[in-house]
Amino acid sequence: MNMHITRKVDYAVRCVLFLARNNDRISSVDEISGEMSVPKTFLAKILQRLMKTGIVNSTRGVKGGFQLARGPQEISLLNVVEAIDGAVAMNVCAVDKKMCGFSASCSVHPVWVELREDIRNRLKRWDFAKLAVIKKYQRVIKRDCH
Amino acid sequence: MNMHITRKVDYAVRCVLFLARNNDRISSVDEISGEMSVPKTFLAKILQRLMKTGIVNSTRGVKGGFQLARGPQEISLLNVVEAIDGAVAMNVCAVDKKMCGFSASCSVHPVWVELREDIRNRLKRWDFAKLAVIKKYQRVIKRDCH
DNA sequence: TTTAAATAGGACTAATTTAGTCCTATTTAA
DNA sequence: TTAAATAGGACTAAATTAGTCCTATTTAAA
Ligand code: FES
Ligand code: FES
Repeated sequence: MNMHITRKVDYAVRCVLFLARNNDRISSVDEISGEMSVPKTFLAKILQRLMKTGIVNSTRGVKGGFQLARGPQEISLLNVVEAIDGAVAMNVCAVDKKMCGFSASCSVHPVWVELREDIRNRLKRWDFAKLAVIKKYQRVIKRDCH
Repeated sequence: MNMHITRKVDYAVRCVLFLARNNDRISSVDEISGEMSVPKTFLAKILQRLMKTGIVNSTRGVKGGFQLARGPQEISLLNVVEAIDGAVAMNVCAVDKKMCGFSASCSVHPVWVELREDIRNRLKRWDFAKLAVIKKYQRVIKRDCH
C-alpha cells in the first residue's frame, strides 16, 4: 500500500486552493507557480488536466489564465484527487488483472473495497470553500511530518 | 496521492493470512510461495521483514520455516502494512521536508492528518483471525476491480 | 496588423521507487 | 557430513513519477 500524496496531487490541491482564494479574477500559470513555488511547465500540465476534468476554466491569449469552473463549495478534494490520479482504488486486482474475477479465493478483497470507500468519503467531505477559510496550521510540526 | 497496494504489501498480507490458516505447524517459504504464486526469493525478503518486526517467528535449518509470532487475533492489517511500508502517512511534508515546520501556510495539512487516522483506524480494526474466517469473495467482480 | 503574453499539447528525459534476482553464509535435522 | 532450510547483502530491471522542451494557437493591446 503506497500511502503518499504525489507532488502532482499536492500541487493540484494547493493550486485549486489558491484559485479558490482568488476567485474574483483570472490567475496565470506564472502567477500561481510563483506564489506556490511549483515548476511552471509542470503546473501548466496539471492545470490542463484540471481543465479537461472541468474543475477550472481557461482563457487563452494575453491576460489569459485560469479560474474555477464552479463555486469552491462545489469542488471536493476527491474531485481534484481523482482528476489528477484517476479513480481512487486500492484493489490488489489492479496489480494483476488475472487474479480478479477468475479467483474466488481472495478474502482480503472486501477489506480494500471498504477502505476505499472510507477514503473517498473523507475526501468527498472536504470542499474548497471549507479549505479556503481553514485556520492556517500554526503549530510547528517537526516529528510527525517528515 | 498514490492509492495502490504494492505487491509487497499484497504478498505480505496474503502470506500472513496463509500462516494464520495453518498456524498449527511451520510453513516453509517454498510452500507458501508455491501456494500463493509469489516469487520465492522475493517472498523470502518479505518474511524476513515480518520476522524483524515481530509478526512471524522463523526456524532455521532443515524442517525450518515460519509461523505467526502471536495469535492471529493479535495481528492487525495495520501491523502488517506498517511492517512492510513503514508508517502510514500521507503528508505532503514527506515530499519536501523544508515546507513543513518552517511554513505555517499549509491549510491542507490537517486534512491529510485526519485522513491518515481514518486509514489507520480502519486497518487496525481488521485482524487476521477475522480475515481467516471471512467468507471467500464469491461474486465475480469485473469492472470495479481492474 | 503586428507583437507579445498567454494557454495547448506532444514528445522527450531524469530521478526515484518498485519489484524483483543472485549469491554466499549460516543453521540444523537426519 | 550432507541437504534442506533461513539470513542477508549487493545487484538489476521495470515501472512510475516528476519533470523539461519545443512548437502551435489564441488574443488583447500597441
Ligand atoms: S481478488 Fe480483488 S482484491 Fe483480491
Ligand atoms: S505543511 Fe504539512 S501537509 Fe502541508
